[in-house]
Amino acid sequence: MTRVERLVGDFLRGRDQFASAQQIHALLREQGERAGLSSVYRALRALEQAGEVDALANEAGETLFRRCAADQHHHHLRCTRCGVSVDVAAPAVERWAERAAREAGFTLDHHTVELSGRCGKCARVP
Amino acid sequence: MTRVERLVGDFLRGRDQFASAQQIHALLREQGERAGLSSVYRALRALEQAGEVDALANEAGETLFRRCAADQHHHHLRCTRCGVSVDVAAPAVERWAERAAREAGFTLDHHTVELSGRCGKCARVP
DNA sequence: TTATCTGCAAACATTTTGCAGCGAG
DNA sequence: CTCGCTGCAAAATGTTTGCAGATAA
Repeated sequence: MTRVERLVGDFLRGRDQFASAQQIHALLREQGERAGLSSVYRALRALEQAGEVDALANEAGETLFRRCAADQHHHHLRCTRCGVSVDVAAPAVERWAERAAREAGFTLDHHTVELSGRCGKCARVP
Repeated sequence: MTRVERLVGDFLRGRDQFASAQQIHALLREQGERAGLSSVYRALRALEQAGEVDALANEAGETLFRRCAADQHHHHLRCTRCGVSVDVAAPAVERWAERAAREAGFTLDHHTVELSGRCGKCARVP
């Protein structure tokens, strides 16, 4: 494990929000760490492959990263205002996905379920 | 409705696969139509806003477009090999999403559910 | 020393925008 | 004539890659 990987890993360990590679890079710099943007990208790719962080795609097409507590498969519910996110398990949805695919004659490889809205704190803020 | 919007709309009407803006542009050119890439992008954005086409994001971060038959809300099951896609309605999933959000103290704005795998025809091809 | 990691700059891919010319009304 | 549509080229954005120097084993 390389220095920047450790840096990025530690940084994400103290967060419950998704962040883009560029955000992570900027925040690391702000707190005085030295790390190049490319190394941050490289680290994130490595951590993702190692299953250490979860990645998901923004509406804008950026990739967002977050360290996830759970080992097992799960989905995310993300606040569009403050970025906080919680993990949601959904065995029922997994089963539904399998069945829907089979009924259409497909074999299922992959599925994404992402929920977004306002968390309790951000509910009434414009 | 502009010329290129009509062009793109008609093109998508004769398809059941998602296609990227660049693909659509290339295919229109191939069949002798004259249309600039930027106009295709502009047309797709307009058609999406008008609810005429559905957009979804690729793993690679491109945006894919497709004309959808159904007016109501639905999700997609897409073959990763041939690109064919079918619409799946899932009232149960909608209800689950609402409930999961409420239980976490969120109000749900938006959700995505995308399934991908192999269709019957592509099942056994490498 | 030798192999790996790092960071810069340049390359890339996709999408958006500025602007001059064209065409429909 | 006027206004909006069009398409080119340039810009913007997010990400990846090549490479020389730094770093660690």
